[in-house]
Amino acid sequence: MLFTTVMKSNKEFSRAYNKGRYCVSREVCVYYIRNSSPFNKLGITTSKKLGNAVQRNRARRIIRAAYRLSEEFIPIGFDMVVVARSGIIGKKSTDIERFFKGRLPDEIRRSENERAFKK
RNA sequence: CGAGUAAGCUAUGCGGUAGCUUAGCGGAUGUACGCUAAGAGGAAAGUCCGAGCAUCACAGAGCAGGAUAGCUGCUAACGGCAGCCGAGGGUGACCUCCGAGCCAGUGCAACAGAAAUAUACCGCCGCUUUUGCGGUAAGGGUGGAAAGGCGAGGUAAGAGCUCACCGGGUCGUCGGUGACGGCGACGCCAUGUAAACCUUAUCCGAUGCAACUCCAAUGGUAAGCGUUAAAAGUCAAUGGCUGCUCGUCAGACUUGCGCUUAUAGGAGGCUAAAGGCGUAUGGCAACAUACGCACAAGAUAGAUUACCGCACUCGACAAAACUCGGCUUAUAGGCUUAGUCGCACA
RNA sequence: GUGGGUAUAGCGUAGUUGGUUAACGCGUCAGUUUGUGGCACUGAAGACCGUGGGUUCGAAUCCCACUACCCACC
Repeated sequence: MLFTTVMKSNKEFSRAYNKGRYCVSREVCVYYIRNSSPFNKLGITTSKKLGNAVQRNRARRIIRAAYRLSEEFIPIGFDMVVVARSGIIGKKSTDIERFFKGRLPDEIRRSENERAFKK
C-alpha cells in the first residue's frame, strides 16, 4: 500500500480507542487519530462475535481490499483502527469501498475543520 | 420398478482487471521494482488417544497413581484397524456391543413383600381336635430378582424324586494357534451390581516447537513509576481560564537520569514425510514386499484474495501454525461399484 | 499448545456417597390484615436437573460423546 504501514502494538490500538474519534457504518466502525507523520497506520480488528475463522478472515480481507482501492481518498497522517461489525457478513468489498471513499474522508475533514475553526 | 445395506470418489467451473506470501532469475548490493513458478481440508475443526522430534531426569526393582480389557493378527505405536468367537437386532444384504473376574474379600439392593440369600403369609396334605404339630415351593400375591423352564410319570399333598426337550454347571474327549465349538457322562445348594470399592493381566519417567539450538547485546531493549519553586527540547494537533487571538496552566511526544520488573530482538527448528498414486507378488483382510511414476504452502498481527463477466444442477461444513497415524463431531448436493428384500413380466 | 471447572423453578444457591414426590431464599399469584398501599401472616403455582446415548430393577448423581460459558499456565 502506498502511504500505509501496519499497526501492531497494543499501545497504538489503545490510543486510537481512547483518544480518537470514530465514524460508524453498518459494516464497520473506524477509529482515527492524528499521528504527526507523513503516512497512515492501519489496524484491523475482527472479533469472535462475527463467526468462525472463515468469516473473520473474509471480513479482514474485504476491509483490506477496500482500503487499498480507496487509499487516495483518505487523508494522510492518521492512525486508523477498523473494527468489523456483524453487518459485514455477506457484504462485498465495494460496499465498504463506498464508505471509505465517501463518508469517512468527509467526517475526518469536517472534524479537522471544526478543530481549526475552534482554534 | 420400489425400498434398503455396504464400500469408495468428489466438494461449482471458466475468463478478465487489480493485488498478497514464498522461491528462482534479472536488477540492485539497505531496499524499491520487473518476469516466471507454486500457494488450505476431508474434516485443516474438536484436542479424545498414539508416535516422531527436542530438552531435563534416570543403577536396578517395587509401591502408589493413571490407562486398557473376548481371541488371533496388522502397525513405529495406539484406547486404532482387520478377521474370527460369543451375545443382541434385522425377512435379508448387514449392523451393534467399555465383551476379563461377584467360586478372593468388602459394600449396596429403596418401596413392596411372610421372607432378599434367607424364609412358610395365604393355600395344599396328614395327624390332633378347634388350637397346635409335621410335611410341602404345585398355586396365590409383592418385586427387577423368590429353590432353572415346560410337559409327563410319581405322591397323602408335593418336590430333578424320575424321564423327554430346552437352559446352565463340572469332568472327560475330539476339533481349532486361540477366544470357543461339537459329542458323551454326572447332575441342578442358589440373585443382581465391578460405567461400586476391588482382584487379575498388560502398558506408562516429566515437559512440550512459546520444546530446544545458535547469533548479537548485556553501559542494550521493552513496560511501569519517579525526576516539578519545571532536567532539556518540540507542539500546526487535546483540555481549562474566554466564543476567538495572545498569554498561561495542565497535557502529549522526543531525549537524558534514577528505581523496579521482564528478557525481549534476529536466525535456525520449518517441512521430502513410518507421505501419495499405479502395477505385480504374498495374505480372507488389515497390511507387507518389490518396481515405476508424479508431487515441493511454510506465514509470524499471520499470505493463498478482491471486483467484474459467462455457464449450470445456483455451490454445504469449514482456514494450515512442528510433523505424522487414528478417533470423534459438522456437512448442500452429485457420482461409481457390489450384495439384499419386495412386486411385476419373460 | 496444555490443564481445570460450571450448567438445577423467573433470579441466586443446596442436593453429586444411585432409592420413592428434587430442598432453601428472593421474586410471582391468591387470600387475611388496613380507610388505601407497604410491612407482616397464611397458602399455591412454577423444574423431564444443558443436549443425546449407555450401565443399572432404578440416574440430577455413574460412564461416553457433544453444546455453551468461565478460569489458569507457558
